[in-house]
Amino acid sequence: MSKLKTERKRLFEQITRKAIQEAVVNLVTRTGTRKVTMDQVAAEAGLSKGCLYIHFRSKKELLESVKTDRFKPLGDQLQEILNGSLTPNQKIESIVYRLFSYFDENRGLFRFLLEEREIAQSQVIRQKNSRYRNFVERIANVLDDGIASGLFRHMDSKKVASIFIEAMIAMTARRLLEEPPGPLDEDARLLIQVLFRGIALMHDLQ
Amino acid sequence: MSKLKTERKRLFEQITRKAIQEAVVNLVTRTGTRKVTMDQVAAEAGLSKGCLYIHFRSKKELLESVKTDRFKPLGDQLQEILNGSLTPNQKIESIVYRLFSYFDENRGLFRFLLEEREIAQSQVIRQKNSRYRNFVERIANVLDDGIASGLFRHMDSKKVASIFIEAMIAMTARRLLEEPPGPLDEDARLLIQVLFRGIALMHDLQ
Amino acid sequence: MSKLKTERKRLFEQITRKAIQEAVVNLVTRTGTRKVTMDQVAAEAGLSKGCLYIHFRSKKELLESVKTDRFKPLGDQLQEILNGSLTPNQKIESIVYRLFSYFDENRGLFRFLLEEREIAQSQVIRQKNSRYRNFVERIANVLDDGIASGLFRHMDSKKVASIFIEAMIAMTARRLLEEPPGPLDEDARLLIQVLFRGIALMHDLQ
Amino acid sequence: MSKLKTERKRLFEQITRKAIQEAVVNLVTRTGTRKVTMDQVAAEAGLSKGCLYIHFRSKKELLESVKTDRFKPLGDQLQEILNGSLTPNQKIESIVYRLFSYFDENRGLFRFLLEEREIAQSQVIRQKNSRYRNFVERIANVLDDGIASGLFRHMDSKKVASIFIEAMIAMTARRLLEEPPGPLDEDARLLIQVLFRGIALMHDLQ
DNA sequence: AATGAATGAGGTTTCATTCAT
DNA sequence: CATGAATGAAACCTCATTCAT
Repeated sequence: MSKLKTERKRLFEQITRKAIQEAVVNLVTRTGTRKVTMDQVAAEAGLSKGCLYIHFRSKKELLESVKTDRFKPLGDQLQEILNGSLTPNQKIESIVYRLFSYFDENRGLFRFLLEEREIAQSQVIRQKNSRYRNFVERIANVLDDGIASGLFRHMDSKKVASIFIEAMIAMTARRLLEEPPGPLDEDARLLIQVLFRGIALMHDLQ
Repeated sequence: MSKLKTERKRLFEQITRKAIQEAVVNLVTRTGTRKVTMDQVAAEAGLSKGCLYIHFRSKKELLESVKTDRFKPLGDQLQEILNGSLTPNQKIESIVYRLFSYFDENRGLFRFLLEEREIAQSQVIRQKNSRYRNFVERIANVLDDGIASGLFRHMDSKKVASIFIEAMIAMTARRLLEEPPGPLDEDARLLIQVLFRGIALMHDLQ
Repeated sequence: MSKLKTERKRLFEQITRKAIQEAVVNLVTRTGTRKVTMDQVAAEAGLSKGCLYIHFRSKKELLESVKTDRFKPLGDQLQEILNGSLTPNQKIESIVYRLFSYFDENRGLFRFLLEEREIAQSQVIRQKNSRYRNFVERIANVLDDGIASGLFRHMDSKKVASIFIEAMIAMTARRLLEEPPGPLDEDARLLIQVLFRGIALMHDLQ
Repeated sequence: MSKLKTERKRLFEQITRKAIQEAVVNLVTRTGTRKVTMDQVAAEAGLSKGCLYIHFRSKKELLESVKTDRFKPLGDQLQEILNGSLTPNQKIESIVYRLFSYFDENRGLFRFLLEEREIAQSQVIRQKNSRYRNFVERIANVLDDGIASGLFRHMDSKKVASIFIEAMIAMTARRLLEEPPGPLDEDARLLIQVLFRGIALMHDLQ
């Protein structure tokens, strides 16, 4: 009995949390990260300002929670791919498809990704920004595997990982400017081709 | 006489403007675009707050002017390359070298580049952000030239231009995390290789 | 039957009230009157916030009730002394002992006493603060008795009553800074000596 | 020239600071420490809220500055007495006179004194409250001198110092309840008599 | 042209109190 | 009777901008 009640309450709590996070995502989608104020979040969520502070200790924590919670599914999916038994180039391919389709379905989250990335550059808070750095690291590992197994050329894997990730983001950004986004398949294939084979027709360039 | 006086005044004006812009760049370098206040700019420039508003109509205009003025040299250099008579792949190469060396010498400006880029994504202000879009356009033209002359494969040139630009930025970001930045030559060559030839060793992948 | 039920209910009510008041006292002891919030009271009492408002109309009423209820035993004891048949100086002595030992056993309440006293000074709420004023009045009466019976010198009894009371409080404050408080006897005797005989050795001072 | 200008500016600064502090004192006098909000201070001072923060970093600093600045004259005068060449009992007497006349002229500050005192009791912030503790210490020294020179009885000088100080405050509080305060001379003499000779007529009490 | 105190709108956060369950 | 999420008034503080000197 008591357990049931507690369970229901927890559910309610989760619903409101989600609603608030949803409001944040909507606002960011419409107006960018910069202009998100607690007033606006409250209005968007149809709640009072004070209520936000019941569910989140501060604005910072709220924004952080949005990123953490909303990127988790994507993170998990990518992790699954990375942990899987595909070949390195299959892994790279899968990641591109996965990422594109995720942001097709979660357009609002893309802004946060850019945010993440910018902060990633800061000398000071570099430490904390583990999500982005972590991802770079993991991609680099895949590249290293590929190099070891003779699939990829020798190269500084971390730098190429960065290139790869930013290339994906660039493509996603372009996709989201189109309404609706163009065929996922085409864009994914384009990116993969460029990444694996480059843009040059003849390969005696250098 | 009067002309001379006017001339001198204009010179003074220019000096103060530069000093203020310099202050902004220093601050952004240290703390990021987000946290720059007019108070801080005034303090950094050794001027009063009111004085800033004599030389710039608003904070927004000031920041805009910093971007416009400080990126102009780079823009001009890139333009020169683009207008020149090099082959498309030589142009791409030159641009990479030029960009890397520019930010090696103007570290503080990199933050602004990231800023630019983020705004670029915004649906609302897309119109105004001509600088970034313009650059994409011009790179796309080069790629089209390359495709026409049989150097590059057929592809959506705008999308690849985006990929290229973001790849450069990614590399620059990594370079600036190192202190001092690694050898320019090496990084440039890496990026160019990846761009032109891809990362795969065997090209029968797809 | 119905009576019994009502009786039991009243008992429950009393228990909860006490628990809430207890929580307030604990909090005030730890952090001072200023920072007590209804949230904290609820948490400390192991109850919900809403529940507090079933038992007390408002925060103000709650705090007031704590003072009223918790100081009542002391008030009664002092009253008993005052109404008793001791000589005026014995009464004064007894009061000192009583007060010291009360706060030794109820350290948490001392903060409230200070609170009371401060409010006592306020021109606006002077009316309401009958507890403190009442006490001054009663002590003054004892002094007047002492004067009438030739035990004490002629003096403005109300002013001296104030002096006496504040001197007791000062001593209590000092006692509570020590952990554990020094010997009650010693401190009480010191205060009484100063009060009755003054600090001077020779009495031809003035 | 420039010096003159700077001088004038500093003067202006001082005037505004004083005005703000004055506003605080007025508010505290009228409504107590509790209800002082920055809004009210601004209104009372006839300034905007933002302006307060030009002159004081925070509310806490403002209140602290009021205490520090406004009690300094009194502190200096008492210090002068304490450092002087009077006998211990003359020092005690002078202090009483000085304190009474100070608060007769600065009624508004008395509330702050009570504030100080309350905080003084807190176990946690005891360290910081140097003003009150310091005063106790200095009075204790005078008492020790008096004991050494055979003027005063042997006693715990710190405890008696506390008693003495609180007795003075009690008397001041009573004085300020009267409008206008009764004759200073009379009250001072009363306190001194009680302190030096006690209230008892016959001294064979204990 | 330069100053910097002053402004005021707007931001984040707190907390006593209410009310549907 | 008990709960605790929700409310909303108000508190503290920031900062782009103005203006008298």
